[in-house]
Amino acid sequence: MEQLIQHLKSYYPLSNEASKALSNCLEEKCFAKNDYLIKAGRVCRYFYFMERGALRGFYNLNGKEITHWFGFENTFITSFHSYITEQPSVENIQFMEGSIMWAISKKDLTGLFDQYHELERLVRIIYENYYIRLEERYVNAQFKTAAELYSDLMEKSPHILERVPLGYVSSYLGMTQETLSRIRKLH
Amino acid sequence: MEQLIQHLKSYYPLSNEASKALSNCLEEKCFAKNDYLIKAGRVCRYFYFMERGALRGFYNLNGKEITHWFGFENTFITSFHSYITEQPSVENIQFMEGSIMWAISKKDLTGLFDQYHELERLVRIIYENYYIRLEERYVNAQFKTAAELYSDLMEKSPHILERVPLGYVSSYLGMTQETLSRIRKLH
DNA sequence: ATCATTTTTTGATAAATATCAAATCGGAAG
DNA sequence: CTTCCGATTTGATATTTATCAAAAAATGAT
Repeated sequence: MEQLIQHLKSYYPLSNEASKALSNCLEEKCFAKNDYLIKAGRVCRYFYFMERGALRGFYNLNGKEITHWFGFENTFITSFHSYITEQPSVENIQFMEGSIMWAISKKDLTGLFDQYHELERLVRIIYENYYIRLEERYVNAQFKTAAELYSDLMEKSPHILERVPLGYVSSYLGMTQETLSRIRKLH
Repeated sequence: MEQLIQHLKSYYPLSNEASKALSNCLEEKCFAKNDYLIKAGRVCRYFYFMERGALRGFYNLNGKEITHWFGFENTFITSFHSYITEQPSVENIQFMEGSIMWAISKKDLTGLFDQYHELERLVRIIYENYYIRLEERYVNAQFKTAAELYSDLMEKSPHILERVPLGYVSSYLGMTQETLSRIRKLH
């Protein structure tokens, strides 16, 4: 929990009062490798912080699993589309390692927004940061070659290559496993 | 201006007081076709609402212009990365039609957040919506074929095809102009 | 309407990546 | 240590898309 609070403060200072109120709404949850945080078809009503572990988001397309993002420690996790729209999730979120998560319900979090303007500001700022990251990933994904995507990943997120099976990484980069394997051989 | 206020209210109800305070910070700006809203290398310190018109965001990659998004009426516009980080913009934003914009400075907008919690909430909700859209675009762009991307665009955003030169559309879809032309011929 | 310019299409070929099949590697369980 | 199973690599080929060049069509200015 302390880790989460510290992480939040890296975005925006937080009063003791607000962080205490937040703490009261947080629930710790532990998961084993291969457990699901969210399954497609179900509505996700929680916002999570990952204290430790690794997971992937994936969905099914023509019978294939498409892994489109990863989550690691010190990141916020949810099936965002489902969380916001309260529609069934199209994606699955599955743990790739045993993990420790902190959960808050949407109801509690929006309740806290009413009470503590600063918490809503914090989330607004977090959204800004996550939006920028997604935008950057988007531009990279669409306009770079397979080899460039791989070397960018090596440079910017080597932890992904160390902790994630190649089959998931290749999907994340939008190429087949064979292509990734061949690119990797050429350094 | 009324159009903007109505648009905001489609996201979250707005008190008269807050909307009046907001109105006082807004400035109307008109632009001609081919004008630039933002040029790469300059910091973007404004958040815009497009009342009428059309524009594109693009950047240079190996001497080529990559158009990666479009903006039309009733959307919010800024060079988001630059606006948030206050670093020079990597993208250019250029009008494709004569346009009417409403501008608010970052300074004024964050000042309004301090005074009116509800305005910060509104923006938080707008961010959520824009995040979801970007996520959807991302997943589509990465995992669909050129033909699928085109037919999706036909179905979901036909106005783009009607108002934007093919060269920009092809870039937006992540393919060459020739490929788009060939796909189009097959309906 | 006519000319000049830009946009779009068409054709031939090359490059990148996917697909399918099989071989190899590496770690876990007995 | 051996066996098994899933992960990764390798090979051969097919498909998709890019590239380069030129023709055709559309657009705007006179």
